[in-house]
Amino acid sequence: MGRSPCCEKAHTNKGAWTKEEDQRLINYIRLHGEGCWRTLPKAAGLLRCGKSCRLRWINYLRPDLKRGNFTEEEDELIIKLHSMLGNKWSLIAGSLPGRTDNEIKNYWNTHIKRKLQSRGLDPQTHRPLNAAPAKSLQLGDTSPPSVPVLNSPNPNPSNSKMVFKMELGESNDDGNCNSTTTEEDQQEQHQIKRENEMEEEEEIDLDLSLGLFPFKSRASQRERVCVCCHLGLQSGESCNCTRSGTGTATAAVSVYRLH
DNA sequence: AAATTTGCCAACCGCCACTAC
DNA sequence: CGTAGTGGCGGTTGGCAAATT
Repeated sequence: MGRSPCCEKAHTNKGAWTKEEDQRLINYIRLHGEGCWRTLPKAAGLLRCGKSCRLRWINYLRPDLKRGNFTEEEDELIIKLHSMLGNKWSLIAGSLPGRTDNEIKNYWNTHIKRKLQSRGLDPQTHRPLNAAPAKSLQLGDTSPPSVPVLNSPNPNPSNSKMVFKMELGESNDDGNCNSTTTEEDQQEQHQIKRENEMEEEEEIDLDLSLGLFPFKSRASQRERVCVCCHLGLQSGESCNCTRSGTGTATAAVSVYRLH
């Protein structure tokens, strides 16, 4: 049972790519473009799994890749995006032209985690390390983010900016009541509930800057992820995504602000 | 100088989403 | 509607180089 493997494993190379393999892959994609990854290895004369070819191309051979160290601006952008998107490396990478999700993920794990820890922040929640645990804002999460407000560093909000609106749902982590709840706790919860009810009348504006980047994934087969839709936007509210599959840009979230 | 530890990053693996049939 | 095929994503691993003992 189970799914068949993505490719024939018996006669495929594994491990580090040789220069010759790289050259074959580059030559093939230059001639034929990025097509069907499954059939590419055979067509290109490579003894590699299609997935492996795709990964090698996307993470290492693509001509538009930016090499070299991350800048301070990139660091801060990654931190901001991670605080709102979590480990959605591909979405984060969409905001950093020339950087790959794998690169950002590695960089996060090796550098930024430590950087945040040295600032006394929890890398996962972006909250102070000694603070009570709380949920960070994740995709699809309709509860108010627990992270501190991030102010937009962009002094010129007029450029390519949309305001994202999320309707507030009642925060309900697991629905379990604590049987040892005291009267004070209950009063506090009641107070919180009232505040939430009041807030439900309002909306959170997520102030997101959108950058436009050409994308060359399987546009004919599948549209790129629209961050608006991914964040649970009501269709047609602020998102211009037509979901037609012929779009020419992928949204790049850079900043948000809570009002 | 040799052995061991640590850090980095390319690559792999398994799962999921999406599409075509 | 169900299933198979495919691409994409995120977590993890393995190997190499640098640093340390």
